[in-house]
Amino acid sequence: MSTHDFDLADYAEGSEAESERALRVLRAQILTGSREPGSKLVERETAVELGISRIPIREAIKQLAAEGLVVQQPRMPAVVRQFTSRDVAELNEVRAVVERQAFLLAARRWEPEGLQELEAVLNRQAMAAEHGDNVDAQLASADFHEAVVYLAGNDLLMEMYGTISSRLRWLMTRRTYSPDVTNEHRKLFDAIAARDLELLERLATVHLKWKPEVLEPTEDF
Amino acid sequence: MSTHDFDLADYAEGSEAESERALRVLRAQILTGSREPGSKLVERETAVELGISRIPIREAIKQLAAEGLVVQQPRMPAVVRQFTSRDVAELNEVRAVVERQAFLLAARRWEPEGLQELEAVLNRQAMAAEHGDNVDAQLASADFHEAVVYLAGNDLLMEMYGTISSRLRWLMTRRTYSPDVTNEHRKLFDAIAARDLELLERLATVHLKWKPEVLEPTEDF
DNA sequence: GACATGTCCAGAGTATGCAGTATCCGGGGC
DNA sequence: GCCCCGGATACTGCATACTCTGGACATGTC
Repeated sequence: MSTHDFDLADYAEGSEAESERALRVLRAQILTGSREPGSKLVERETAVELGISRIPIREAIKQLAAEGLVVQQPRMPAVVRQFTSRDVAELNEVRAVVERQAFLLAARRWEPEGLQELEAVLNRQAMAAEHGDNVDAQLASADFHEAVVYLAGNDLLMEMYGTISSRLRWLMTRRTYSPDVTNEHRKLFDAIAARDLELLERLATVHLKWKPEVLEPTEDF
Repeated sequence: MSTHDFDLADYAEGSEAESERALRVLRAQILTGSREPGSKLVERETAVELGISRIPIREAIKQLAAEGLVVQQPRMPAVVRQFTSRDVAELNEVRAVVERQAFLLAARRWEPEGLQELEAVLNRQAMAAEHGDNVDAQLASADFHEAVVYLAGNDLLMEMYGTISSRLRWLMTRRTYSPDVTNEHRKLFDAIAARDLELLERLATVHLKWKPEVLEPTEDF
């Protein structure tokens, strides 16, 4: 498995189903912002745009809703999601819980090949950061976290991470890349490789910046 | 919101869409075991059974797949999932991580009405246990855990819990109810009510029986 | 001018038909 | 007797046509 591939749920690599293609296209459009938050996603229109029928579009939209990228109401067109500050806070909280555990499990369970993959991702991130390539660095950074979850060796945990992964990437691509991240990832990697759980716990807590804060309601983000 | 209702994703209570009904029926059949693990779920047949067309059935099956109750392969009929011992181990691990955090957050954030709801669920569980009603006790026990997650006040956490909730219930209904559970839940409730985080942490660790164990591969469960 | 009611329309929900693909089974060659 | 291959079968994936609902707008009424 290639952990650095974003598409978590691709089974067939050769011939791609129409619904899969629709999903990829729409997700990319939302993540890059070419479909703006709040804009409607009308089945018929989208079907015409992509040159296929409504059924695959329906499936894709359903999946996007599951990923939290669009919101669906009965008998109404799906709407590209507006994230509120509360949404972001909730996302960070959940993310911290899942990833923190992933770090610890990864340190216990890693096997050589997986660790190598992780290191490769880390190097890719470092390279991108050196070249000042904000977008690629952010992508590689997200890949790093995803690779850690993969390394934790729990498929269900990975599956759950997949459901928030899109949202995390949506957030990340809207932030500037901080060079500190590279260093922190390097330290985290070393701690995982050394299976040093105490150190890792401290590092992870800092890196995930987690504290149980008050969740304020709903400003638009 | 009624946290003790199983159906996490019901928006319309009055008129129910066909796909919703199909989902409810099929899920119930799987959870009760009247559809056996390994048995096929053929779109056409199921459509005839429920007296509707294939499209709503498709949607329902997709949702069941998302809940982990059936497995889908492209161009093949969906199959009611066989859980392996590894699946169960993974489920317990993830569940422990999520719920542990939920307990702590619930203790920090509960508000009177939510706490009352939780107590009501607890009482319902105690009643069922006293009457020796295994099934109802298990249901109420699952409701208790779900109510705690709800009390944690993080919608995203609740959403993620929802994705494993069906699987947990599948497991629970296949176990005999241990009377200890009632007592442990009572203690957990008291600790939440008292916002005693240290005590709660100890209790939760015991109750969720979590230790990072080796995940062995794949025996049928 | 505010509110009720009727009409129209946009768009999701559903039904059905068709095409393509994976599996199964039987026959022929080795 | 075993393996390979081809056809039949079973089923999903996709397309198209139809139905139903909720909302907007206009018209009428108080």
